[in-house]
Parts: sequence; structure tokens; C-alpha cells
Amino acid sequence: MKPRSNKSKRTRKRIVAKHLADELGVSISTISRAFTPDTRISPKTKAKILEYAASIGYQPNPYAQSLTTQNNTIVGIVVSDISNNPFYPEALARLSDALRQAGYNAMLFPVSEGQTPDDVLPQALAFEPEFVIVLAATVSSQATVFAAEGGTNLIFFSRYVPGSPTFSVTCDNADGGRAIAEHLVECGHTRLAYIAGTPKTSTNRDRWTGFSERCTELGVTDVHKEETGIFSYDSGYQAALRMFARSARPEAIFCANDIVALGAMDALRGELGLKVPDDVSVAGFDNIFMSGWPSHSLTTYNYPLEQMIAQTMMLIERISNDPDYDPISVVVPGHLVVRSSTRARNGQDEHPAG
Amino acid sequence: MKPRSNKSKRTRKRIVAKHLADELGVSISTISRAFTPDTRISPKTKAKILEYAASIGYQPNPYAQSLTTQNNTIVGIVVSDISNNPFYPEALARLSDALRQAGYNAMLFPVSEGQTPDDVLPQALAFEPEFVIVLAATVSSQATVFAAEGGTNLIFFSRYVPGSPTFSVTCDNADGGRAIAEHLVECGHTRLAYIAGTPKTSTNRDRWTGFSERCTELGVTDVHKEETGIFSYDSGYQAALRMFARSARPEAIFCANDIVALGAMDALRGELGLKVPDDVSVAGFDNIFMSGWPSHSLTTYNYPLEQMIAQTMMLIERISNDPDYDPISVVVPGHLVVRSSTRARNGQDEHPAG
DNA sequence: AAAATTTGTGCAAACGGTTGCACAAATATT
DNA sequence: AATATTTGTGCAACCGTTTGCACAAATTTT
Repeated sequence: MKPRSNKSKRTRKRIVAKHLADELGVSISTISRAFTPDTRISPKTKAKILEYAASIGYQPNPYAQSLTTQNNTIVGIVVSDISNNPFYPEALARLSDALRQAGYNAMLFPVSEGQTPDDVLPQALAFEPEFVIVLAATVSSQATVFAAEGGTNLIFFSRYVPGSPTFSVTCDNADGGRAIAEHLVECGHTRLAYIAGTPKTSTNRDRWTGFSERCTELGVTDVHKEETGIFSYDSGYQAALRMFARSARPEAIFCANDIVALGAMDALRGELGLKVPDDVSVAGFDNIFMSGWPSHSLTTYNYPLEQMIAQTMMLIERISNDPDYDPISVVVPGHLVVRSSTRARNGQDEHPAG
Repeated sequence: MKPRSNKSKRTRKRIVAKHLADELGVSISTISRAFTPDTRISPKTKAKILEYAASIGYQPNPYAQSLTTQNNTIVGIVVSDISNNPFYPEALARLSDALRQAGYNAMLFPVSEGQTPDDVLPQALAFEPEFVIVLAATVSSQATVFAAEGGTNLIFFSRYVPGSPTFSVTCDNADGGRAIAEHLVECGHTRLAYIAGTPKTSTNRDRWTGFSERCTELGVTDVHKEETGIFSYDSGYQAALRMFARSARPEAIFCANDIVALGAMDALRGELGLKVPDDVSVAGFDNIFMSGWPSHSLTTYNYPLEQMIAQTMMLIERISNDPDYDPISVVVPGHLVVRSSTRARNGQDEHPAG
């Protein structure tokens, strides 16, 4: 966090406000006012300054600005196991883009192997960002307090800290679980199974809860749960093998996410020689782009990334305008995407590529 | 780039050096010296200060540091069409992690729809970073000059600007093309084809060049090139269909990258009912994680991401120590990964999952 | 024991902006 | 035409550090 020893400068001579001031025969204050909204400055001089500034590529030094205004444009993004699920990088890319368009700058704080988000959070807080977005991770409640003391708002994206009054934007995982349950039951299946993702994540928990509750409501009681697993292809692959080594094989499987589902599917079709959906239906969650590929054509629940980004930006805007805006959890519903990995009940079959 | 209007602060009262100074009965200078290496300070007072600082969570204000030292820890990362290829997010995640471990902070500058890297580069330069890494994109030569004037080193990752003396770290795409060519010829194929990626990218160009050159060297002259395409699943899918609508069907296809190859493969197997590799061999480039899945088991050339990151960090270290270090292009070789999408010559068959 | 050196600390001037206050010029009000 | 108001600009203090310089105290050398 400490500035690097700066042996390296090839005559880095930065243009500063004083230069413009001298050149245009005005004071430094006036230069500053040309770049600050809501200040008294004549349109003429402002135009003159901005034009000249543009011509020589002057921009006010952001460090000095931060120092004087006690503000900055930085939004920290804490990311952990981002490479696991192709969905997170996408979220990161979109988020940072949306932030930039709103005038913020995204600074990345990856959680290294063997670290926890709590370890890197202080590094983010050192920049005193107005917001830190925690992507696909959670932090301790102490850490949330620490952030709050510094005036930084923590926003959890895609996960949340149960019971803690924090900002969060999540997909309606429970609704997704219910939708899948409904769909599988409608397909005529009665022996269902769930392949779990990473334990103790709110995503995994809520998807299972929604799924199992809806099953019960619909009178389906034969619901097996394959607990040990994480959100990965391999985990899905192995879980499917374990599951089908048992005597009571399920007719349909709901997997904690698409990656897991694709793994399970490949195990069933490859290693076990089963047909999907003829022998067994498989459904996932997220609707990652691979799920639309003809090779798998996975039925899934669409993760409403677009809207979640939008909601996050709205949240940021709102908090920014009203510091006393109370923590809320925004839950965004997605929608069922039926493809050909689940048995068609009425011949419905969606089959888009890539 | 301008600090946000700061209506939002819930009593953000930051701990500053003066507080420590008063509390410990020393001067602000002394506090500063406890955090700055190579300065005269007695071990006792230093320990006392650091201990107290840690207990109350004090960290020197990075903006003030940047201002006084004329240095900062920020490295800009310009990213464009990152979501297209799962390989880029991975690179981004690893890069930012490596940077953080080296004491830098990665600031993201995504190129929005309809923009060019040239448009966002100035925003990055405003922070006067010692380095800006341009990921999977190129910029105009004017822009490189502009960056150099400000003292910022541009490092191109995965692409490069031909003819321009800039820093770049790339995979040995030509070698990869040659390796694939060799492999396909060794498999006994004589009618080959190439499905191109995004035109005018150095990656696409170099892969094709290596491939076609090696084919010629090996005496194989029947090499068709399907030009129109980009780096996407759909593009590969369509290209394969076009290619097989012609009378002279190839025996083996080399695709510009794995995503394209997976698309092509799905078209061949799904829509055309062909068997891979029995009817046609398919090879890709990058070795993205999906390529290892049993469902596709794609022969490919491994993108040496790990080493490329390492090389990039070495470059950064070196430039940082020697400002006059001259621009170089680091080209990192990968290696062939033979799986079962290409006809086995001697029964070799690699088949790892996940 | 005096002189020379080393060591640790404090003072004050930067770094590059922003902004409250003062004030002259321009404009509006009587 | 005199007064009141508005508008635009400059001065100077401040944001939170770092660091050259000065200097007293501690240590080493003669």
C-alpha cells in the first residue's frame, strides 16, 4: 500500500494548474473552478480554460483532489474465487463498466489463495472508498463494523451476510429453486435429487430451500440431497457418479449451478452411458453461456445479471445522495429457461446456440 | 474522474498522523518515518508507533502519499471484450492478484461498447500510474506516445502493436500454430483447414501464419482458410457449417481458439451428424477449462498463462528499477495438449476431466 | 576530557489542488 | 445618479503526508 520507490521516471513532468494559470493570465483558483461544478465562473473564461486544457491534455490531479475534497472516485471490489464460475468474471466486467460510466473507478482487491476477504478488506479501506463491493464472498461482522466506522458502505453482490444489516444484491435463489422444482414435477418426475454446491454459501442454501419446499408443497417427498460438494465441474461429475451408484436412482437432478450440472451431465452421459433427458433430466442454475450450447442444452434458471447490476448502481446512487439510507437486501427474480436437458412434457423444446 | 459530491458521510472521521503524534508525544515527522523505509528512527519509537497504529487501525493516507512522493501504487488495466473468451477473465484475476502481492493496486478501465481503448486510456493516465497493462487489445501509436510523455509504461498482454517499440507479453502463437500443424499431419491428415478468429488481431494472424508455414514445410498444400469470423462460439459454429457445405471437405480443422473450436465441433457433431475424430479431427488453441471436459476433450495448444503473468511481473520489476530499460516483446512458448478430438496416430489419448 | 561523529527528532516547506472570504467590476434597483 | 445587488476573480488557508535541514543528545574517537 506504500508508494513504490520511484527510480523509474523518464522525465515525468506533469502539467499542473499553475501552468495553465500562467499561460492564460488567471489565477489557479480560476483554473480549478473551470473543473468544479456549481462554482461562480464566467462562461467565457471557463470555455477558454477547458479548451486550452483539452489541447494540452491537462486533467486535475486526482490525488490532490481527493486530499482537499475528502472524496474520491474509487470503488473497491473484493473478489475471491472468481475463476470457478464463468458467471463472476462477467459480473466483474459489467460492474466495473457500469461504475466507470457513473464516474467511479473500480479498484480490484483479489483474495489470494489462503487468504480471506477479511484480510484484504483493510487494504481497500485504506483508499477510503465510499463503497466496497464484495463479489461472491462474505466477510465477518467485525469487518462490516470496521468498514462502517471509516464511512465505507459495503455492498454484497450475489451473496449476503445472514442476519447482518448490510446492503446486498442477490438473485432470487429461492424462487429459482422453486421454479426448477415446479418444472421437474410438471415433467412428471417423482424421484428427485439435488446436487449441492459449496456448503454454507447463501446461494447454495437458498436454492436448496426453495427447491425442497416447493417439492413438499407439490406433494413430492422422494427428494434426495447429495450434500458433499462445491461449485465446480468436477464436484458435479463425482456427485453424479456417487448418486447413481446407489440403488434408488433419481429421475431428475437439480444441480446447485450450471457448472455443477454440466459436470453431472457429462458423468451421466459419458461414464454411465445414460441419455439426457430420456433416462434422467438435469437442470442447473445461472444460465451461463455454455448452457445454451447444443452439446448440453441445459435447462436452467436465468441469473438476472443485467438487472442486478442496475440495482447495484441504483443502490449506490441512492446511498450517495442519502447517507442515512438504511441497509436493504435487494432480491432480483430471474426466470426459468427450459431447454432439452429436461424431459419435455408438452413437446416444448428450446434450443438456442451459444 | 472528478470526486463525487460528498453528501454521503456518516461522520467519516479518519484517523490521521497527527492523532498518533499527539497521543504518543512525538512529532508528525516521526510518525511518518515509522512507515517509511530507509529513514533514521530509533527502533524503539518505531515499534511503539507501529504497534499503536495497528491497534487503532491507522494507515497513512495514500492520496497524501502520492501527492508528496509523486508516486503511487496504481497499475491501470485496460480491458475490452473480456467476456468473450473465458481465458481473459482468468488472466485478469491472476494479474491483479500478482500485482497486489507485489504491492500494486489494479485499477480497472473497461472499454465500453462503442468505445476504443484509446478512449479510456486517458482516464487511466490521469492517475499517473507507472504502468498500464492493456489486456487483449491494442491502442493507436499516438496513444503510446501520449502515455510515454506522462511517464507511464504501456504493457500489452496477449496482443501487441506490430512495428511499435512497446512492451508486450504474448503467447508464442506462431509456435502453437506450427505445433498443431505438425500434430495434424502426424495423424495422417492431408486435407487441412483453418477457421479464423477476429481479423487483424495479432493472435489470429500469428496462429495462422505458424500453421500454414509449417504445413508448407511438411509438404501439405491442401490447406483451406475460412476467413470470415471472430473469436466466438457462434462464429466457429457457422464457419464449420459453411466449410462443410463445400464439396471438398477437410479431414482436420484447426480453429483460431478453443471457443471457436467448441462451436465448430458442436456444429459438426450435432447438425451434421459427423463423428469427431473419426470423420474429422478438430483442434483449438488456449486450453480453456471446458476443453478438458469429457464432452469435448479438445486437442489444443496450452496458453502459458502462468508464465506470462510471471514474465509480466518480471518486466514490471525490471522497468521499475531501470527507467531506461528498452521495450521488449516477451514471447512465451506453450505446449501441445493432445486429447481425443484429433485422430490418434499411435493410440495416444489424453482424457483428463475438469 | 575535549573534539568529532553519529543518531534521532522536530520544524517547515513542499506536493497540487479546493473553497471561504474579501473585494472590484458589472448589473439591477430605486 | 446614487445605492443595492449580483457576478467573477484572487488571496490564502487547508487537506495529510514526506523529506531536507537544523540541532540536541548520545556515542565514538582522539
